[in-house]
Amino acid sequence: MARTAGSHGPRTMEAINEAGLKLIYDHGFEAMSLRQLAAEVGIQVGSLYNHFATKQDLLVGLLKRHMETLLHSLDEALTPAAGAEEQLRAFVAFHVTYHIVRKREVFICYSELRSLDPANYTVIVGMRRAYERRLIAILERGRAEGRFTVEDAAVAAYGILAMLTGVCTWFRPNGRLTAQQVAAQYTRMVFDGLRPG
Amino acid sequence: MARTAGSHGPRTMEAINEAGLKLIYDHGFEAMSLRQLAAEVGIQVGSLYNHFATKQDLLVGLLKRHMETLLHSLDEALTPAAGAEEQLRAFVAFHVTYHIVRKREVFICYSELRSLDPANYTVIVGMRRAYERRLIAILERGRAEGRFTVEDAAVAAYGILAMLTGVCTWFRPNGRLTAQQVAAQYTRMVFDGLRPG
Amino acid sequence: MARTAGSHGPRTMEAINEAGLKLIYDHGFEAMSLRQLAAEVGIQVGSLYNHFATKQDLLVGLLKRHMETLLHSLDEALTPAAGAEEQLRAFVAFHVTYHIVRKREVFICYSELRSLDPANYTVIVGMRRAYERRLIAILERGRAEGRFTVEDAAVAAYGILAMLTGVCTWFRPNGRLTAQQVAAQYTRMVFDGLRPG
Amino acid sequence: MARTAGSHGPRTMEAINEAGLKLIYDHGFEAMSLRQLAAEVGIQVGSLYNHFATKQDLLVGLLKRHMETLLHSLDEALTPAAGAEEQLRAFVAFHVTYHIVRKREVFICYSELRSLDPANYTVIVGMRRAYERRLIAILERGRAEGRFTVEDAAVAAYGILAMLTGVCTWFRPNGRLTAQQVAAQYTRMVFDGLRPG
DNA sequence: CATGAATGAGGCTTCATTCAT
DNA sequence: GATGAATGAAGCCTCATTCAT
Repeated sequence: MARTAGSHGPRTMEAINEAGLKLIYDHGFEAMSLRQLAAEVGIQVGSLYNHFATKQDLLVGLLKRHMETLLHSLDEALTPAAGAEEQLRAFVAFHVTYHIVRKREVFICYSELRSLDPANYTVIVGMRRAYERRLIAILERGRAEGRFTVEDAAVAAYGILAMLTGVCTWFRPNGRLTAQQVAAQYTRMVFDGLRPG
Repeated sequence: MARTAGSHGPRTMEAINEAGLKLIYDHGFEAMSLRQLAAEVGIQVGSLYNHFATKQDLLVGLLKRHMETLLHSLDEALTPAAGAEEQLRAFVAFHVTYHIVRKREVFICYSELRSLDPANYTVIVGMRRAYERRLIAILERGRAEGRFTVEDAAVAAYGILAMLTGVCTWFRPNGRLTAQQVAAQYTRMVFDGLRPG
Repeated sequence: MARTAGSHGPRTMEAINEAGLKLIYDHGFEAMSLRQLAAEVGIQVGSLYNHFATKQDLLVGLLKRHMETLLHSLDEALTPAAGAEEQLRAFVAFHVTYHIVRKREVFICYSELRSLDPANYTVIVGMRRAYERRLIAILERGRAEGRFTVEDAAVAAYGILAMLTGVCTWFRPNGRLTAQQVAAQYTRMVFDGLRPG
Repeated sequence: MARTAGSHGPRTMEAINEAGLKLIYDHGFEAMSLRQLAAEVGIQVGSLYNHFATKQDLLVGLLKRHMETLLHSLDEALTPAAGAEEQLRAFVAFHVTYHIVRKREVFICYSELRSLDPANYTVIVGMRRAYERRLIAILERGRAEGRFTVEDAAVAAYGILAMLTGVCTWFRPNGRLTAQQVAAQYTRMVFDGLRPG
């Protein structure tokens, strides 16, 4: 994994981000050290500070980049869909596949919120709320249209999100099921629960 | 020179467990220090070692105790139930309320698995699997009895568990809904999804 | 090695001395801990303080007891000898065999002098000097009688003592040579060096 | 915040080695602390770790360096000598003077063997054996040439080495005798013992 | 006389960060 | 932009010792 010594410029920053993602995912932000990061990248510890100001900034950078991509990709996935039901279907498919592909970003974005200092916490949690609100809005629209039965839209949304997000905990790329199959099964569960068709 | 009047033997151990639970929940196991723990308990750092051998043992002790109680309580909650449907209903109600009440134990039992060294990891994950298998068995029985439609019982179980467990992330005791209301809504969602009744 | 728990009285002190000797010999006084000692004896750390006042006292006790026995035994061994040559022969034999049998006491009495606090250091070194003076006196008498050629009696004594004491570093009870054979060879070397007979 | 003007790179390492040698000699390896070492060198404790990886490595480094120099110097001292007798004379002179000059290195190389972990122990003891074998070889050659009377060459070598090495225990540079005088007296004792000429 | 829990100091080591070169 | 050596704080853990029970 270690890059060749003497690598320069933006490629170093990329390597730092990739190695940082891996290390934070594997050990947790607090438990991972800049020594490990430097070793993985193939530079000395001190050199890292040419690329970020502080360990906290490394984390925030990763999380912010992730959330921006996530929100942007969701908008792209939802745009073509018209009705609430169709939108929900699109949402589930998008969320499952995205969370399978960006497993590590997603995980640290949940687990390392508590490592953020207050100002950064506010920013990232705000972005996450924006994402949740997309789903809540869909549910509320579906209820208004008489298509969904939802007692509390937020609670339902949290439940659905938790279920879908859980995927990145246990899904294995070469396991029994494909991402599509998982998405399909969860779509059915979201719409119909366990009730026999 | 000697210890302060109060806090003898087992009472100290209890205080350590309670404070440890709180600190691990709040900051994460790696980020929490024995200095903090000792301060919270009101003893010197070194004195902690009269009650556990290593920081790792503190964590394992908490997790093991939690998992034992969880498994035992589940068995008690399921015993009276007969059919698969009834059992599932009991499972959901039990899981939601238990996870609301023991919010912190549950959370660290998910989030700190990676802080366990290999031997301890095996033990705790084994106990967690036993818990999951209870639900999988219920789903399979319900499918066999023609009461549930389930493509993959394990995937369904993981989805349900994730949804229900998510509760301990956002639930606030004095919030909009009571634990019973949440349990009721999630029971409906598990059985019927969003499909209008 | 651990004694049965609950042992009482002077037998405990004996066990402490024996275990202490072993541990100090194996690890050094600073490196050995009272926890190890207590474990070896089969009691709790705190209980040790019913038998000595301080770790330092344990060491001093061992060294003092050793030096007293050594001096007393030497006197017994030398008494019957008359002439300087005969006395030297007796000294060498005594020193070699004693140092082979009490290997550990002898070793720590050399190596742990620096662990003694000033007052105790003075006492123990004084006793050691007394032992050395016995040999110096023999050498001086032998020179006066014209039987030994010695430039500086103290330097010669130190050399002889070092040579003989070295035995406890490499001698193995079941090795190539018996203690008697070693004593014989060293006696010859002391008297004649390497000069062919 | 940054370091004080002086003391760069290799100069710091030299200072650490010198101070380490002194402290280990004075207090023993286990009893000496890195706090003391850092204070002696004039840097922070943590900074020591820019120069060695563990306390153990500091010790091994010192001992290895010493043994290499010792072996190399011995070879230089012996080279010009031809016969066994002449070689033995050179050996004694070399050993006594070297051990007087490098008193501290020699001492810790004997006394701290037990502080080495198994791998390092093997290495250092191996080097010491090589040194001893030089003397054993000389004795055996002398015996073969009919010039020395030696019952067991190894035992004789250990005795001679112990006698000569003892010098670094009691020799004082400004004492009664010069290093040359000591070497001369010991040479005579090795060859002729106490037998009057 | 033994126990177990406490103290407070100190052990080695790692950390994020700084900065002259 | 990279290096290597520095800082100072903090990490976990062990120590000898004390003392109520």
